[in-house]
Amino acid sequence: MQNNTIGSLIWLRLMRFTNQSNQMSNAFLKRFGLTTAQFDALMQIRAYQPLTQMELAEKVTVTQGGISRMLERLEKEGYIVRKQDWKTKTIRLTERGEAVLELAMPEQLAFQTSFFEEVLSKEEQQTLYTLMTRVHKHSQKKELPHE
Amino acid sequence: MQNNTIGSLIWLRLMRFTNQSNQMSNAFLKRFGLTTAQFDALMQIRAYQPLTQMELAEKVTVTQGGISRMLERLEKEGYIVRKQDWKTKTIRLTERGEAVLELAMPEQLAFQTSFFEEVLSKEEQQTLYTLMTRVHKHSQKKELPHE
DNA sequence: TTTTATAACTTGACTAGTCAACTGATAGTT
DNA sequence: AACTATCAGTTGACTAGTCAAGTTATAAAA
Repeated sequence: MQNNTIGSLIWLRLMRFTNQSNQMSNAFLKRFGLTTAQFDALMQIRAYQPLTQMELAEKVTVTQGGISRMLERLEKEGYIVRKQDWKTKTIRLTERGEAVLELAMPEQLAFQTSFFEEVLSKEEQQTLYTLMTRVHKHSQKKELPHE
Repeated sequence: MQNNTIGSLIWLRLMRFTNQSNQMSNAFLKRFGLTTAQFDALMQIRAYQPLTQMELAEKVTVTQGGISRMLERLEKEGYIVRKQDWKTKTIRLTERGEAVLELAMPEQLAFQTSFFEEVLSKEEQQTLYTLMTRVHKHSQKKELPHE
């Protein structure tokens, strides 16, 4: 019984790294009163607003129930508003949401970036990005075709 | 306010990919009655047994409290035993734990491997592994020196 | 040999998510 | 108009983790 194909080694590294850096990022964002997941969601909203809950759920890979709860919290904090609009609810950042991003974004991006910049050359980062993009895109195709 | 350094793009890909493939893996492992985290823990125990809870917690990147709860579940399922041994508890797989791994391991490893093997050449996988290893090792150094 | 310290583990209170059943809004049919 | 279908979102019950205060086992000092 052998336990280390190259693929499984990559898998482990990825899981360990994301798990750990996610925790570090949560600690880092604490001073803005945000979690990594919330920061991520706010960024997506900023980029794609107005959008529906379904669309956001898809982008940040959580379930419909999960996004409902997450947005409830963000709304309570005053970072976003949801408004019933035809059959769906459309989500937008509030002033307050934009303000917190304005503050947190440069710092958080620098933080994220530092994980890679400090050890990889520009070309290596590009390579890593390309490889991961292929892997990620492929994994999405693996999902049971959802109809 | 720009939002896409190469580092932050890599970060996003990693988060999305691990999040999604983790969920797929949970679905995959369901027929063995295991979660991805449990499989991971059992593999580490298999490789390093006997070991203490502290050591295992470190390996699978969860807190001490988390490992305590996790092992409680695994023990209840009969996959492991903990026995007070001097000041620490040492963990070992039971027959049943070995049996479930014997069954799940080849399948799960093949599953993990498939994410990479199906889109990357051997050399590309090697490159990805090398880059991620450097990134991961670096991130561990970033942690506040824990004393 | 009681007291004090400390390392390893547990536990109560909490958080953020999952799943699947349910509710509300709109549209199409009779 | 009333009935049915369907899609978007919510919610109850649950899970797996976090954090920090509390236990327990051993060692060291008084």
